[in-house]
Order: sequence, then structure tokens, then C-alpha cells
Amino acid sequence: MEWKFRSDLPIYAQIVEQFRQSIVSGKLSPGQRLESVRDLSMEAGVNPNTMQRALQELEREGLVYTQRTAGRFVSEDAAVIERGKRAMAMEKIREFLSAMNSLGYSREEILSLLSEEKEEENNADS
Amino acid sequence: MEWKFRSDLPIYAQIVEQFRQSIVSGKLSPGQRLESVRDLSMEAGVNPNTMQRALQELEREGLVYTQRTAGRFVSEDAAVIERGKRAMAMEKIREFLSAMNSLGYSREEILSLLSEEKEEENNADS
Amino acid sequence: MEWKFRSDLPIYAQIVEQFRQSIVSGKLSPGQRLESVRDLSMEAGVNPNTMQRALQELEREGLVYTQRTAGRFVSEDAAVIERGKRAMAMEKIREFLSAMNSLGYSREEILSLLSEEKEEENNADS
Amino acid sequence: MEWKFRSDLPIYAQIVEQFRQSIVSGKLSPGQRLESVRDLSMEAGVNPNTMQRALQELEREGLVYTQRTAGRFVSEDAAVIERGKRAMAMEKIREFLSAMNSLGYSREEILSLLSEEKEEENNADS
DNA sequence: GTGGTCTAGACCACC
DNA sequence: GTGGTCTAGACCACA
Repeated sequence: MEWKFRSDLPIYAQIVEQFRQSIVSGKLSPGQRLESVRDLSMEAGVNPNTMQRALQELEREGLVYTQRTAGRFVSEDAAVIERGKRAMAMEKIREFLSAMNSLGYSREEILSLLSEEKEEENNADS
Repeated sequence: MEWKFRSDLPIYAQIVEQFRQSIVSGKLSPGQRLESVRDLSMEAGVNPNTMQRALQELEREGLVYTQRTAGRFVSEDAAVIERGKRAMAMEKIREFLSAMNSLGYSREEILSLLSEEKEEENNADS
Repeated sequence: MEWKFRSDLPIYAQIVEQFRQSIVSGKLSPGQRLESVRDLSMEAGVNPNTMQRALQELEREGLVYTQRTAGRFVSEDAAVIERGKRAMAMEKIREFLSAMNSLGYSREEILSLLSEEKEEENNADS
Repeated sequence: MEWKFRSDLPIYAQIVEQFRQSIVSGKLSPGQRLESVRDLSMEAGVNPNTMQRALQELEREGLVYTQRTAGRFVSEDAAVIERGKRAMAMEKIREFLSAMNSLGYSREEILSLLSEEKEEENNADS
């Protein structure tokens, strides 16, 4: 994982984002054990409290769970993960549409531009 | 304008982005005079050199032009501005598709999700 | 290379000119590594920033390219170099015609004088 | 007249060049009175001795002459002026051919490029 | 006042 | 070590 933080969002929220992304994309597998809070916080160069807060948020969302003494693990509940994935996707979509909107593009134009990009990519493939 | 800078892109590049966005979206009108380098740099809280570099980049792109002692102005060439707008849109699209891709969505799924979002928005409108 | 600077053109632009000249004339070979920014700036007796700016301009023109940590290299793209060569030649020609013009020579006279010079040189050869 | 000096040639020589240019191109007319050494040196921002040396050189070339108490005047000898004009032209030509040569262009290519430039200019006229 | 250039020197990421 | 970025502050030409 790469740990770079923007200044426009609390660090703990950025950590949550990153974990969520890794989990729903499968980069972290269901059932996989996470490193300890202490190790993770050192890697990320943040205060252990910050890392702790992020992990608790993920737990609240059901994406990770804790086993008393063994540590934290990625959820094995496919439905929960799928739900998180959808949520992130819709978030990206809203961001995207909002950005295109502020550039002055209508829905129809956006779809048309998406098609163009697809064609370009196909050309690049050939 | 809001001047907050991320750490994952050079400041001068973020300034360029911001101006480009404002120009192609029409928030800055063709022919409009920009504030002086000194004033802008103070507002943004950056060194005058950094602001200068950003503005020169915009000039190279044709989005602004300089009049020796009078200041800098937004280009009045609609074709140049349209070109910049298209370039920014394609950039956003590529970012979006890449993000959706790393979440594990195929092109077809992306289009399908876009439709869902549209419906939701329509419902929200009504 | 000789590093003497006139006062009628920014130093960075004169450095660009000098490199461009060396590259298109083949004095710097395609693929050849340039010295580091620091070394070049010391040799030329200018600030590293000034040298950096010149090299970035050359990069924008495609005449050199950068490899992250290895340094800068002369482009190996013959078409780009040929284009630069033509551009410099046309520039010299325009300067020359303009100078002759302000001396009061017409196009026909210029061509005639060029022939004279050729003959003189031929005589000098024999 | 504009007085900017390069550092690659003695200032007095650059002054000579400038006067020679003005005289042979007719910008200074035959018989015209030059300003005093004192005034000229102040305008140019150089030491009076430097200006004096330049004017003596021009006198040696016959391009100006001195009348004891009335001052210095541009030569009225058309042959002398014509000779100076030719000398300057041949100098420009040699510089030009040398520059093109170091770019790697042969005599034939130079003539061909000159023709191209002529055409471009004609197009620009239309 | 405007933009433009330059120096001096710092810090960063990368390898 | 490499290139890249940024700051601080000076000086210039132009009008």
C-alpha cells in the first residue's frame, strides 16, 4: 500500500477509503489477516489512534471483523463486500458526473464522449 | 477561487488545472483580465515564481495571453478553449474508467451503473 | 561548449539555442547522455535553475528526454531532430534576409552577392 | 538609435558597427552632422573615450569626416559608402553561410531553402 | 504598476 | 548520485 495523504480530508477517512478500495477490489482477500494497528500506523506514518479510528469505521461498515486475540480480518461476507463495492462505484460516478457537469457537459454529451474513449482504446489495442 | 493544494501533484500543476477548469467552464470569461502575478501568488499563498510558472504554462497552451505591461488575459479564441475543454473531459473520463476498472467493473457494468445513477437523479428531481 | 552570454536574450534561451544547435548539427549524438544539471550549470556559470529551465524547454521540443534517475539524453528520433534543424535554418535565413534588407539589398542583389561569395570561395580553394 | 551592447565584442566595435549600418543603409544621410562625442557618449551610456575611439575608426574608413570646429559629418562620397555597404554585406553573407554550414547544409540546399522562404513570404503577402 | 529573468539555496522522490 | 519543485528576494524593461 502507498500512504500519501491529501490535506482536504481527515487522514483517518483517507485510510478508510484506501482499505475499502483494497477490500472491494479483492486486493485484500476475504478472511485475510490485517497487520497490527501498531505496525500499520508506523508504516503509514500516522498516530496509532488515527489508524485505530479508521479500522473501527471499517468494522462498523462490516468490511473487517475482530477476533479477540488473533487480530483483525477482512470480512468473508460476499454480500457486505458487494454492497461496499457498489457504494464506492456510485460515489465515483457521482464525482465523475459532477466534474463533467462543471465542465459544461450534458448527460448525452458525456455518453457520447465515453463512446469516443472506448474507440480510442480499441485503436490503441490494435 | 479556492486555493488548497494536494501533495500528490506539484503546486504549479494544480494551479494550472484550476485555471484551465475555470476558463473552459466559462467561470473566467474570454478577454477577462487576470489579477497580477503578485496578487494571485499572495492569495494562493505561494511564491510568485510558482504562480508565474503556472501562468506561463497556460500561455503555452494558448488559454491566456500576455500584454506587456497591462497584465494577462483569458484567450478569446473559442477553438483553443474548446480544445482545452475536450482535453480535460477526456482526462476525467480516463481517470473515471481507470478507477472503476480497479474496482473490478467492466465497460458494460459501468454503463449500466451510469443509467442507474441517472434514474436516481431523475427520481430526486421529481 | 563555450558559455558566453549576450545581454539581448535571456540566458536560458541562449542555452536552449546552443544545445539545439549542437543537437541538430550532430555535435551531440542521438542517445548521448548530457551532463547533470548541476555540472552543466557550474560549467556555464549560471544558476542550476536557469540550466534546468533551458533543458526543460529542450525536452518540450522533443530534442532531449529524461530518464528518472539516470539523467538526460539526446533524442533518438530523427524526424524530431530534422524538424528542429529546418526550424533553425529558416530562422537564420529570415535573420539574414532581414539584415540584408536593412542594408538596402533586394532579393535579386542578395542572390547575386551569394554567387560572388561562392566564386571567391572557389578561387580560395584552388 | 538603440544602444544595447553584447559582451562578446568590445563596445567601441559595436558602436562602429551600428554607425556603419546606419550610414550605408541611408538612415544617416550623406553630409548629415553627427551629435557631439559628449552627447553621443551620454546617450549610449559609455565613456566618452569609447565613443571617440569608435568615431575615429569610422573616420579611418572614410565613412565620416571632421571639420575642425563644426563637428563630424557623414561622408558624401558615394563610392566610399558603397564600398562600406558591400563590405558589410559580404560579412553578413559569410556569417550566414558559416552558420548554415555548421547546421550541416550544403550550398545547394541553402539556395533551395532560400527559395522556400521566398515562397512563404509571397504567401504571407497574399 | 506590469510581466520576465535570475540567483541562492532548500527539500523531495527515486535508485 | 539524478531530476524536479519551491521559496525568498533581487533586478530589469516597459509604459
